[in-house]
Parts: sequence; structure tokens; C-alpha cells
Amino acid sequence: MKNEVTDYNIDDLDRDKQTTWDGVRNYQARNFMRDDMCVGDLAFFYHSNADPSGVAGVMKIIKTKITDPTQFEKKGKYYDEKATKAVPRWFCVEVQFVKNLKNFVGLPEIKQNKKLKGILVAQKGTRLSVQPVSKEHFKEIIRMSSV
DNA sequence: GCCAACGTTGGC
DNA sequence: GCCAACGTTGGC
Repeated sequence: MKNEVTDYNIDDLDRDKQTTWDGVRNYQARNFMRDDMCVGDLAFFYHSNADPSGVAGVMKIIKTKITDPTQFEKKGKYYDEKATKAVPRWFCVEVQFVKNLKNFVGLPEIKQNKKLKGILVAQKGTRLSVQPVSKEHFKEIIRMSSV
């Protein structure tokens, strides 16, 4: 799960302990949160627009299928006039801080690692802010962060 | 700040 | 339903 590092990063989550991952306005990203995430799942916190960008920490999904409250906030950045309380359009999840990676795993290292071949985040044109990571890739990134 | 890639919008 | 125009993402 990506977020711009200057906007909200792993240290903010460490301080807050948990947060609602709202404001996602892409259908594919929404579908991953709505349909594929389960309570107890682990997720990476990825810093985008960082120097370098990459995986900073681990979080746990503690609540799923939350109706994104920001779609109803008229003056907010994420307001969606087509969403109604009866038929909401955007859903999100609640995440809990698990840990900072001992060592940050940058996108260049991810791209160089042959064991991470096919990982979505390293593919050209993949801009999704929420995307799946296979168990093997997840373990490999954890391994990279602890050496 | 540039730009490639891709999503969304709206005219027809 | 096509597709051009426009907007956004995000690495570099």
C-alpha cells in the first residue's frame, strides 16, 4: 500500500498506531481492498515520491469493508458527488502499525533482485496505490530488510 | 519539472 | 461504443 512520503509515512503510522486507509479513488485499488483483504493480513507500507521510493514498514489489516467516509465530505478533497450513503462507491480498510523495517528496501533493490521477478510495484506503468504481493515476494523483501 | 503510462470524461 | 482530450500517478 503506497502513500506519498511527505503526506503520511510509516513514522506517522507508528505514532498513530492505526489509521483508516481512505481517499483511494481508483477502482482496481478499491477492489483489492474490498474483495481481497482479510482481517489479520499483513501489508507493506510503501513510500512513494521518496528518495528513493520503497518499502518502509509492515502493517496489519484490522478491519475491512469500511465505507470510506471521505466520499461524503463535501468540502474535502475526496468528495464524490455520485456516492450516496445507501450506495457508497468507495471502501477502505483500517491498518495497524506492526513495525518499521530494520533496513528500508528501495525500489532499485527490488528491481535488481531476481527473486522478485514479476512483482507489480517494479513493473512499468503500474501505478496502483494498492496492489497484491505474493507470499514469496513478501518473505524476500522481509529478508532483504533484515540483512 | 519532465514525461510515460494509464484512467476518466464527454462529444459524437 | 469509439476515441480524443485531459488529468493523475509516480519514477527519474
